[in-house]
Amino acid sequence: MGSPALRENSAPENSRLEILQAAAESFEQRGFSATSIDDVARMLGCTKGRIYHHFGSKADLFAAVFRLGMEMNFAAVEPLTHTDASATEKLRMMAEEHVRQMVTTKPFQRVVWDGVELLMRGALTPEQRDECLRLQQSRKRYSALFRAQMEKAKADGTVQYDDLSVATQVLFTCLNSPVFWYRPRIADLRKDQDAVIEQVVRFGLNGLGMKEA
Amino acid sequence: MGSPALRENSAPENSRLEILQAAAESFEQRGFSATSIDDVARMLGCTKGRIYHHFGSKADLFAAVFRLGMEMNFAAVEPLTHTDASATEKLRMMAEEHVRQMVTTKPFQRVVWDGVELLMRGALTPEQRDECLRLQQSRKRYSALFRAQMEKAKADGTVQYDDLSVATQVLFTCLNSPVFWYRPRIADLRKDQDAVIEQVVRFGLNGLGMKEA
DNA sequence: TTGACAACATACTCAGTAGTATGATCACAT
DNA sequence: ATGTGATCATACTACTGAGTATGTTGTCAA
Repeated sequence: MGSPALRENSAPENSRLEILQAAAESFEQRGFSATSIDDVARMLGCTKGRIYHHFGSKADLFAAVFRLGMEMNFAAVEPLTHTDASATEKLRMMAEEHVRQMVTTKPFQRVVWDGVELLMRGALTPEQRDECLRLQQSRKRYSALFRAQMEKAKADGTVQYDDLSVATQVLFTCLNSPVFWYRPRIADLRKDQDAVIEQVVRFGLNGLGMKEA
Repeated sequence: MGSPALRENSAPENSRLEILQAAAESFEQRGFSATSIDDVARMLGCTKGRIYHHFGSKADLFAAVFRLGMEMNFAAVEPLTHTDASATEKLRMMAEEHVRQMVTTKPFQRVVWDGVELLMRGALTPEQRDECLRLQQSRKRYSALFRAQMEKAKADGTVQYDDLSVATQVLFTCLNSPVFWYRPRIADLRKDQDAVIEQVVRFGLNGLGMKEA
C-alpha cells in the first residue's frame, strides 16, 4: 500500500513528458542540429538543468522523442493486423490510422521522419549506437506490418506494384506527407483532419492500383 | 575580339560550379546547419577562402545551390508545357522528367526540398530576405506548371481529386520521394534509374486516379 | 529533527564554426 | 617591367552551444 507503483504517473513523469512535447515541437520547427537545448528550455520557461536531469544528451532527448512517436504508431496500427478483415481492408484501415497519427501527433512524427540516419552520422557512444539500431529495428518492424498486407493484397490481385521495396518507400512517403504540409485550420478541426486523411489515403491506395471502394 | 564573352565558362565559372557541387553533396548528407563551410572546403581539398571569395555567406551558398536545382527542373520540364499533347499526356511526361531530375541531380534536389523555409527562419539581411522570396516564387511557378495540367486533366475527366492543394502536395511529395531513398546501383545505372522512375510516376498518376496507359 | 535524495537553477568550460582581415600568387593588359 | 585585379590560402576574432560542476530547495522516510 502506498507503494511507488500507485503514483506511477505523478510529477516526475509528467515533467519528462512536458519536455518531450516541447522538444518534439522544437525539432519539428528547426530540425535537430539547429535546435539548441536552451531553445527547448526557453520554450518550457526553465533552464538546461531540468533537461539534462532527465536526459543524458541532446541525442538521447531526440531518441526519446523518436521512440515515443513510434510507440504511438504501433499502438494505433498494430491492433488492426489482428482483425479478421481481408488484406485489402486491413491495408486501408492501417493507412487511415497511420495518416491520422501524422496529423494528430505531427511534431513527433516529423522527428520520426528525420529519424535515425541523422543520429547515426556523428560520433556516438557504443550504448547510443545500440539504441539507434534498436530504433531502426522498430521502424523496420512497423513498415513490415504494411509490407505483409501489401504482399497478400497483391496475391489477391487487388493491388499491383512491381518492386515491393520501391512501392513501400513511395507509399510511406505519400502517407507521411502531411507532416510537411499539413496546417490545422482553426475551425472545424476534426472535420478538416478527416478530409485530409481521406484524400491522402485514397491517393496512396490508388497509387498501389487499388480500386475505389 | 577576344572579348570576355567568348570565354564565359572558363576557370572562374568552373570553380564556382565545383563549389556548388560539393556544397550540394554536403547539404544533402548532413543538412544545412550541420554542414560547415570547412566541410565543403575539405571535400574540395581547399580552404574557406575560396568559398567566401565566390559566395558571401553560408546562406548565399545554400541559396545558390537551390537556385541551380530549380533552374535544372525548369529546363527539363517547362518545354513540355509548350507541346500540343493532351493535358494527361503532358502531365505524364512532366512527371517523368521531374522524377528523372530527382534521381540524376539528387543532391541539388534534396536541397530544393529542404528549401526556403529553412532560410526564412533565422536572421536575414533584407537582401537575403528578398532573394529567399524570389526563390519561393520560383518554386510556386514550378508547381503551377503541374497544377495547370492537373486542372485540365480533371476537366477532361482523366484524373480525379478533391482539393487541388492537397492533391498537389501529395503528388509532389510522392514524385520527390526518390531524393530520400534512392541509391543508385553500381551496374545497370540507366536501366535501374528508368525502372525507378517508371514505378514512381505510375504510383503518382494512379494516385490521381489516372487510368493505366 | 535530520539525513538523503530527487528535481531542478546557476555558473561555468571548451570545442566548433561563421565570418573577416590580410597576405601570397598568377594572369594579363599597358 | 609593372601595376592591377582576380583567386585563392593563412591567421585571426567573436560567438554560439553542448556538456559539466556545483549550489539550492523541497520532500519524505526513519
